[in-house]
Amino acid sequence: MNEARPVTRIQQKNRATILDAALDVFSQRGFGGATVDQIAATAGLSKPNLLYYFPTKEAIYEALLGGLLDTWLDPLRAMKSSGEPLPEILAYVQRKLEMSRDFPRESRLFANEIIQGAPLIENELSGALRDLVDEKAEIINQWADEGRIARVNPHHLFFSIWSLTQHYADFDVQVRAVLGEGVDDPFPEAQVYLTTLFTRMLTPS
Amino acid sequence: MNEARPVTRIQQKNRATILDAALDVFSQRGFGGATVDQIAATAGLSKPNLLYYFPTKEAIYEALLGGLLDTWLDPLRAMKSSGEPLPEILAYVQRKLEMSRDFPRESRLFANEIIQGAPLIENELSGALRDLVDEKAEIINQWADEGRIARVNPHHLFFSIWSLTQHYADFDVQVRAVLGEGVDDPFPEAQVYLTTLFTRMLTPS
DNA sequence: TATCTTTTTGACCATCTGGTCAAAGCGACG
DNA sequence: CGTCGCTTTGACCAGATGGTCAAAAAGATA
Repeated sequence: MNEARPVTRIQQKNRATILDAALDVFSQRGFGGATVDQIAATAGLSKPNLLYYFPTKEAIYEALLGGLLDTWLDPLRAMKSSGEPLPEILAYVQRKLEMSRDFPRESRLFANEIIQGAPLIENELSGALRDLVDEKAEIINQWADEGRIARVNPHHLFFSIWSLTQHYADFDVQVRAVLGEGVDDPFPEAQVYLTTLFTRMLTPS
Repeated sequence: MNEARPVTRIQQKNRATILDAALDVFSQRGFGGATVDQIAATAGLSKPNLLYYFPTKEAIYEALLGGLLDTWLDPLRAMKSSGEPLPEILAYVQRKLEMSRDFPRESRLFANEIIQGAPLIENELSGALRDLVDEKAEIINQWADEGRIARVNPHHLFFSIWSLTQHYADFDVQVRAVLGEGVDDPFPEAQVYLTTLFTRMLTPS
């Protein structure tokens, strides 16, 4: 049964090249707006050659999306109830902001998928994601119970962290347009602002 | 020159129907992923009939997007330096949140356009939008000068208002998945949370 | 070098897509 | 009723799109 099909070096390289090119195209045009030809051209391969590695356009998209949610949630998993509340949360914010800075294409792909109704990952959203968030929301509530942070709605706290950090990747064009030519990197200021915001929001009165 | 072409009632009705259908389709699939046939079917018209009212797919999209940014900025225009700082800002937040609740399709259309690089409205972003934001940022700074609100980076303040409010429209699927079946309307809690957040952020220490 | 497997490609195909056009249908108005 | 302009449509088209296939090219292995 277990056909040990050895993965050649060429396969590894080409699959990676294709996924990278597909990330470029899908994150910029969405699934429906992207064409296999565009992906193939970006990857520097012919279309039949690309389709030798991935059977369909959907397969490429699914390969990209699969695991993306997991990667996206790793920083949240790292938030431990054993740590100091405010630093733990601020560290989560910072990690998320760094992901927006370092992986904006992934963020946009994810945003595109969710805006369009998340047809492919809806199950994961109300499954793994929801479970993890509920678990971490408990921790937030405990910290509030102990008076170590101000009491806030934990779910909306997470929503605010996601939206504020991902905004700098997803709406990059708008951010840069508003800030003008003088600012070539919005992230340092964003980090200061978000640290201030969550510190004020969560410091017990 | 000024050809006084009278607009019939049928024209008015059909144009409105088409734009509404197009908003449905474009906001869910993005420009590239939408087809004229889908829009026509949603509008209950034949494709040639639809193309009798709008010459091209682009024309429909542009008609939708044109003025959308303006509508989007109206609440910000309403923020007056003559009012009380915190209530003015909180009113802006609330108006934006209401727009996310009442016009989620428009929000998603806008988000789609910006994520994909804003090819159609880039000029407006670095023109009208930027000018208005700069003007209102001045007001925020003045209020901070006068000690009536805490000092914050005004541009990032606006970014945070936009991202936090629009999140509830654009990421609606995710919000509902995380909150689960028990919550059928996230907006009341969102309003409480955001009011708290900006109050704590902006109240002078 | 000969053989076998993996990789690449040009030619091709069915379907979809945006868009056109001439003709038919329809409503308002004299 | 008849006419005229607005509205609607079926048939059609050229190009794009996702995908196939047989055969050639290029490695790997012995």
